[in-house]
Amino acid sequence: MHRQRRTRAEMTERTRAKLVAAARRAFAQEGFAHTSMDAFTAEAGLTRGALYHHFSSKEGLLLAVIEEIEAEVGQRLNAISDAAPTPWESFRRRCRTYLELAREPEIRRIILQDARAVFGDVPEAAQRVGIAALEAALDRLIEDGLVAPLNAHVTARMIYGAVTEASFWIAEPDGDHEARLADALDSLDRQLSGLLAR
Amino acid sequence: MHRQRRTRAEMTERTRAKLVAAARRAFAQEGFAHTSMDAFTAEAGLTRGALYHHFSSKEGLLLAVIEEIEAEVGQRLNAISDAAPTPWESFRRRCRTYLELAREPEIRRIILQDARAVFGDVPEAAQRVGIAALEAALDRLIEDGLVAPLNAHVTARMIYGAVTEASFWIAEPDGDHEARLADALDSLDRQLSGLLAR
DNA sequence: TTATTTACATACATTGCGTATGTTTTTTGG
DNA sequence: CCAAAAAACATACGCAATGTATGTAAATAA
Repeated sequence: MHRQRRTRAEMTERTRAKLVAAARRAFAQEGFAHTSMDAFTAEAGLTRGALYHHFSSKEGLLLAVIEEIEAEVGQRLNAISDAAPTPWESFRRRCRTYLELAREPEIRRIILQDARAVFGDVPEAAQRVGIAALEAALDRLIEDGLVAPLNAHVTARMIYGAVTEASFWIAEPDGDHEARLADALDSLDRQLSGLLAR
Repeated sequence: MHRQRRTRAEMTERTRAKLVAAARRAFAQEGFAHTSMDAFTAEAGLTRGALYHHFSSKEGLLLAVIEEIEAEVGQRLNAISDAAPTPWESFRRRCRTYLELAREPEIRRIILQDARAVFGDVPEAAQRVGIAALEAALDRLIEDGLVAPLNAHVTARMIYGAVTEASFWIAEPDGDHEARLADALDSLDRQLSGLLAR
């Protein structure tokens, strides 16, 4: 009895995961608005019936995809910033890494472009882990006196916004991506330096 | 003959303007994706036939709306920065004014949210007058030695991104908008100060 | 072993975009 | 001054896509 329930729950979870994975690929390639739910459910060997059984709507599915990606991004950011020697370096590397992450087409398209389009503001459920961690890092720097007091939340979001915008410029198809990344990192350093207590 | 032609051209321009105005209101209120072209053309006393005669598609119409708004924003920004006493103050006030402009729901929804959603990157046609002017101002500051050399374009875009993101936070329905604006302006000043040559 | 719930598939209704086709009014050309 | 052409719309149609309602088979519970 227990074995069967587990088997069934496993299968259910598998189909859910398949749907999210298929949606993730489709959203990244076609964009949320131009993705047909029939198309990618068929690609996953299912139908829209399965989709609407697991998710409330197309937007609900997008939210699930966002949460999955955000979780991965959070892990990668934490790994980088944990390895930094000082709090300031940790903070700085986190910002720089976010800029590099935002170069990945999947993240740009789904997180930076479509997520905002659909949900307007940062979707609460995803908690925007990148911003939250950045804010925490800033708060620590303020406590340590390295950064003069300011509103860490809005500062974190502004850095996030700056990095996002830069990533769109870096990824423009006709540009020299590496040179642009270097210029953006340079400018980012300058802006961050303004936060340091003098 | 000439009088008649002018009359006809005038009428044509009037209907075009009516369509853009109706679309602008609808996009600002409902958002681009949820706006029905039937709905707001009827509201303007016309049909979709008129719309497709003047514009290539729903996206083409959005582009026209964007251009109209951008032109207005450009005027307002220039008026502010032209009145500043020094080049640095001109630059600074332009950034601050953009932050205040971005608080207007119409600009946030159409320019910052839907435009990016539909066109991905900054639409070329609109030229993103705000960024271009900011870049020019930065270039002048670099020439004058007030700002150490850096890539003015990406810096302008990062400031734009930071301000955009801050505006979404400021406008969140449950917050104290004035206090948040003050915090954002404070943080903006700190970040900009990092650009100053030391 | 039967009843009920779960996990889907199938069928359907609706909406909304884009296009093709009129129709009326100007404009142009002889 | 009059026919021909073109512009400025409206009307009608096809098609795609979302969401919902219904059906069905398998698993769980009683």
